[in-house]
Amino acid sequence: MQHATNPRDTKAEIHHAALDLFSAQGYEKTSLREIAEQVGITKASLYYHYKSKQELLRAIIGTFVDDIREVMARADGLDWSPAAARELLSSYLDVLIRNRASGPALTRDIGAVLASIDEDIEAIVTTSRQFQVWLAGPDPTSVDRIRAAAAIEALGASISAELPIGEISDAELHATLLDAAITLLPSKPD
Amino acid sequence: MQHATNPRDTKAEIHHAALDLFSAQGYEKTSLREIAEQVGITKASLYYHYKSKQELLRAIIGTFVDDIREVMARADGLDWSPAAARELLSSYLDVLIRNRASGPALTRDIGAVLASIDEDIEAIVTTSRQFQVWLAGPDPTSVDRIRAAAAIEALGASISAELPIGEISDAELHATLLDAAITLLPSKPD
DNA sequence: GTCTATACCTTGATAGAC
DNA sequence: GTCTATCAAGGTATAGAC
Repeated sequence: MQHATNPRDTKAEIHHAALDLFSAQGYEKTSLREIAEQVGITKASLYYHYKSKQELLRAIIGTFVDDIREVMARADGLDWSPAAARELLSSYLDVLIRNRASGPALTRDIGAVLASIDEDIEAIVTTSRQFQVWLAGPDPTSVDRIRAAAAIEALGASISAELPIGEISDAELHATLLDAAITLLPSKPD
Repeated sequence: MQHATNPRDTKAEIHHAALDLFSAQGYEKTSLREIAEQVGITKASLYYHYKSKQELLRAIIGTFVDDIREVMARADGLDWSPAAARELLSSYLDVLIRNRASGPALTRDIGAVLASIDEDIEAIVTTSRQFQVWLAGPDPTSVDRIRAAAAIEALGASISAELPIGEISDAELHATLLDAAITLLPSKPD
């Protein structure tokens, strides 16, 4: 926290303006000129603070992606059990709901988001696939795999634009979706 | 239908080249110059056949969007029943699976896809929301709404890039996901 | 009716002056 | 840290050749 009459934190202002505009119009449709205008500087000045438009996007969605990765990575080396599966799905859902507001913007711009990840993308896809296989339980059949994929996908309803965001509390959303996902998971004999 | 040794159906060739390139590299990353080059004409010629890059995309994904809309619209005025819900979910899933191969490309470029729909988008969102409400059954609680949203989302696993496309047959995918979605639907007294 | 040449404007990005 | 100037590439528009 800094005092109000500051030398003016331009980098933060850029971040803020970009978040606003990306959310409102999407990544591709927002030009650096617009962002610069809103901050009250010139386009070129942006480049002093961020190396590229993608890096700007990365800064905005960075923690989201990292948080999801962290949760999925926890499956690595962990023994499967119904309780463990529930625990990981719950954490996964936590991250989604925490970012519920910016969800629609995120999904709309997956392309750009993926591009901004770029070097990590192969690792992420691998992690995500392993997470899905882990979820399916030991020695999964292809039906098990599909059900696990469906369970993860169901959690994604939390950031669906079709759900009235005002009328539904985070807690209710969490409880209902976690329950739904668990139902989908292949049932294994203990 | 025209005979094979044709004056060369440029429009179709453009469509074909665009489909190839969009699928391989995505919409934004494919330039009109690339497409023109592959067809063997100049950029400007594209504009004789398609008014804009977006119209080109629209031509490619057109039937997919229309098919989904048509299924969702069927819910309008239809009385809810478990059988009717199953029927609509099944049709919805049919469309997804039919486009399974291009699914990853589609999701990656949602932004562009949405933009290409543009004028219709408000109507589509409305239709989609009504479909979701209908699915939730008569007098739905918010939990019912969430479960319906999760059911639709679960069907989306059919176009997930994380599922090994070779090892799983369309039929198996259909049966498993339809079953999963139905499980998620709120259970209503008959 | 089909295509090309050419030019226009916006965008993301860089270099260098202050 | 910020600006001006400039760039290449992209989507778009049109005038005109055949």
